Amino acid sequence: MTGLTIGRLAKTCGVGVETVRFYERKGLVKIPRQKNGSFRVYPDGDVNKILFIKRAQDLGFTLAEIAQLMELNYTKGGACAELENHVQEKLDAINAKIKSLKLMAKQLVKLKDACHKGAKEIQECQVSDCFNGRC
Amino acid sequence: MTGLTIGRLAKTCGVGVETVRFYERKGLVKIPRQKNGSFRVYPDGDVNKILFIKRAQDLGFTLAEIAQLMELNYTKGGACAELENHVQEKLDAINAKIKSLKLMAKQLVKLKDACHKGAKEIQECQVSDCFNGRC
DNA sequence: ATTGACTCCGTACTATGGTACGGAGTGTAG
DNA sequence: CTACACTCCGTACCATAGTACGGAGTCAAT
Repeated sequence: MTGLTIGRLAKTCGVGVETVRFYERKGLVKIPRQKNGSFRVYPDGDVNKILFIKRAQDLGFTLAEIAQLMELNYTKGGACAELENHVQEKLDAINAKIKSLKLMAKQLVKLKDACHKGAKEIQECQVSDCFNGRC
Repeated sequence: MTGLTIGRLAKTCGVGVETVRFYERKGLVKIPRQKNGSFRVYPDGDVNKILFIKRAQDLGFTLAEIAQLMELNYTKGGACAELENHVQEKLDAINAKIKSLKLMAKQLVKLKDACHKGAKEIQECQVSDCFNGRC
């Protein structure tokens, strides 16, 4: 038994059936319509695709960006430079996110530490000042 | 002249006037209504608050979460443990994101490198397999 | 062969995070 | 003192990312 119905796929991935259909409409997943088949039958690998979408969303990518990321798969052969550009673009975005998150983490640690030194310091170090070097 | 009109505040922060009003409705910024004043007059510090909101959004926090983060400011004294819990929660979330992003970056670098070694390897390393160890 | 679960599709509705509109009031520079 | 920019407020609209609905068709087991 190779292949999944939309219900099984959705359940396996912890999303709703409607969500899968929504991703199809957005071009993130291809509709796996078989000749003469009236129901969708998904290859098992589509589980990974859906899970990837969910993870990438958690990381702050929009569905449009995720679609771009997933298209990097299909650039086999030939357009190597183009692929490299796209990948580098995504890498830059990812690294910028990492940098910002690290800064924020650092500042939150400072806020936490300040707590042990008394309320006064906390007032002098508000979370919203985290990015202004005042902390 | 201490204080900013809504227009000046918005312009300084690179957002729209309507956005500031929207944040007010969501409780992220307090309406600075002076007695007898018909216009809002914002303290200069609100610039930092708006900028903080924007940055935190970039990092994937929702406005509701940002409101929570900003309330950590007002937990001065006493509720030290509570503040620490909230902060630690955010730190855990941030660190998990950093980890995921690093993994993703690593896999994208592999994809880029694979390009130089021929199309066949690229097909064996799809971006959506990044989190399944197949890459 | 019929029941019941699943699927089909289009359409409508929701929440979030804004953006735009429009008529009225305000504030200030010339 | 008038013109013009800015502000007020409510309301409506937009995109994104789903979620829900409902009538019809399908599949699989009893």
